Amino acid sequence: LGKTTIKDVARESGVDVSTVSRCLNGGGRIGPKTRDRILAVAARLQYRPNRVARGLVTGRSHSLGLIVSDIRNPFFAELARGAEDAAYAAGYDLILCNSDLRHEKQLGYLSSLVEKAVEGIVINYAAAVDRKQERHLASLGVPVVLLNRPEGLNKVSSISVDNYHGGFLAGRYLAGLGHRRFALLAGPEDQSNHALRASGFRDGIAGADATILHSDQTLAGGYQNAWKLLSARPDTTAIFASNDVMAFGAMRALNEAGKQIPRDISLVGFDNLQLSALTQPPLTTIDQPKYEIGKAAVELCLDLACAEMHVAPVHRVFGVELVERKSAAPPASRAEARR
Amino acid sequence: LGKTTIKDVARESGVDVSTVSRCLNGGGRIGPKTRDRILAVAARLQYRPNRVARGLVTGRSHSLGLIVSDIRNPFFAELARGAEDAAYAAGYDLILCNSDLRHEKQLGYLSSLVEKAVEGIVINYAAAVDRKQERHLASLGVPVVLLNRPEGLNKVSSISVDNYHGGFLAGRYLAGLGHRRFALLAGPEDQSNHALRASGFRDGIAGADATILHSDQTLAGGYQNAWKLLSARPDTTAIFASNDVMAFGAMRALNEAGKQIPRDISLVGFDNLQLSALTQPPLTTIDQPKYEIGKAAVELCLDLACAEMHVAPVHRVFGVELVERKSAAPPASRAEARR
DNA sequence: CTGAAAGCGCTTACAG
DNA sequence: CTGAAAGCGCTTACAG
Repeated sequence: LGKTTIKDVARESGVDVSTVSRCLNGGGRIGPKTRDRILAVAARLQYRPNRVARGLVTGRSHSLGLIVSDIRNPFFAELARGAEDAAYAAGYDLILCNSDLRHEKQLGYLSSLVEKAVEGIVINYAAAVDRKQERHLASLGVPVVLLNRPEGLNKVSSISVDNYHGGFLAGRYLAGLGHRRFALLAGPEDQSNHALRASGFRDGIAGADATILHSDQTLAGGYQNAWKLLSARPDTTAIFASNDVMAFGAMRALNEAGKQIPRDISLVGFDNLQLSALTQPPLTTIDQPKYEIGKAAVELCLDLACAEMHVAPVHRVFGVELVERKSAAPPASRAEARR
Repeated sequence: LGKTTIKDVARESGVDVSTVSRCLNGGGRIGPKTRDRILAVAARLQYRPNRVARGLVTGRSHSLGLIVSDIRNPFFAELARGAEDAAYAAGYDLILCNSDLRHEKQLGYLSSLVEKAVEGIVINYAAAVDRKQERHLASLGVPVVLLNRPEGLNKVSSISVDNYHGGFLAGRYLAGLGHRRFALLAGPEDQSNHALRASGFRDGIAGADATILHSDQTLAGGYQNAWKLLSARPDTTAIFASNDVMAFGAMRALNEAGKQIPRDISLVGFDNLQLSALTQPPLTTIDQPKYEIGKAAVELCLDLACAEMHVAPVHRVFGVELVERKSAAPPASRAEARR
């Protein structure tokens, strides 16, 4: 059951394969009757061009890679959709990879993707990108766009949001509400997006006391750390989770512990997932344009792929904003004082 | 900046490309010093085999396609993760496609994927699969596994859940609570999974009155239909949404309309997403094994790809179960009667 | 153990 | 307008 190839079409139409190729690709003049014959045969034989063979000669695979930590995090699902839409619009396929933020797994995907001859890779890098890693990325031979801003580096492009400012907004908001004893559910220690949010947050609360707890950037991570926090620092009145999914985990733990949000403890997240408006209570959080990030990242990737090699890397930073809902309020002490 | 190819390695090591190939692929005996030389050169030149060229000759692309309606639906994100994990374990790449359940878009992806020579396709088909469509899928030349069960067809494989039974459980549960006036947020009219859930539900409520409303299987779809329902059938006391995301949309609408769940109206979903436990109130829903479905689907795909063509299609149906949380309760009338 | 040849399915100058 | 050739980067019998 061999698939029908260009050879079959050529044989059946009594012309050379090069003629078939030209005919099907619209390049070059073809006699009208020759064309009709070829087209008819191709249709009859249900000919489908093999794009990988084509790619081998044209040097273009028309595929892109996307490496995220875990597509189950709705943040990455939104982002992936933006990425796929942009790829689709440009006639590209998107290969989805889940790194779990594990370095070796990420490395494996990276080389697998270049061996598959993708024309670009967008990646949420598993760690802070240092000089050595940047060199590695730059040496891959395909454009890479980072989803986290590589601080102080200049070989590789990025699309990111103003993580620092988002963290700052969250901190200032909670401090403004009157909180003084904070906790920071900070995600993975070495992930730059989270690190920046943490640093913004600390500046936002202007040096007030903050317990910082690291974990996976998952619901389970937030859940476990919230429990830890409850026993280690029961006097905490406000939590900033550096993504919404961790905030969801914290909500669950707080709920199970019989704590009411925001009466007993305030909670602010980061991402503004669709579902964040539907939790109990609706989550106050920092909005970032997830879909647009994904879309912009593949568009940039494609630009870079077309551009001559060694154009200067470009960095684009999207804005963020605080979305106030119901999960944060003044601390009980102050609320009482008001009465 | 041409990438280094097997030719470069051959030239630099003073051997033929076929020797390099054999050396790198482990096939055939190679003189130890020849091997070392080749390996050293390959490393020095940072040689990376071009897998698409390799695939062209071996006839194996080591990639798979996954077509879902929208990865932003957490159901598909979970499923996709199961699929990607299985693909990764087998050394395959996964190409992600979002069809939005639109027929033409789906068709486009389908042919694009076979032209890319994927070795298998798992797809949540946009509509009920009729004979003609089944024939089309079977003629693609690569194994296809459907994520919805093709009723009464026998050319193509499927991994699905017992949708009918899930709908039935939901209906019987709500009817058992004492409800008599139901609404069904039924999703797309021609999607077989949803149709089966609806049919099970109707049997579960044993012919009681049920308003049925179709929409996209999205949060927005559920939201809009819940509003419609509120004005068209304000006497409804129980809603079954045939997926959780639509249930979330309904929750939002109900909330905005000042209706309390479950006091004023009961709600049951289908999927049991991670977030369904965190909504206000936590959602009673039908659990289905999302990750496992995705995993099983690609494993089946891979089996089918290895097996000789024209093995009989296989159908596997996972079980479902009702997860009771807080979004459904007896209707007000009965609750009052109890006092 | 190693090389030369043929070929995977296609495209692209180059002639004619 | 069309064909013959060379080649994309690799693999795989087949000789030797």
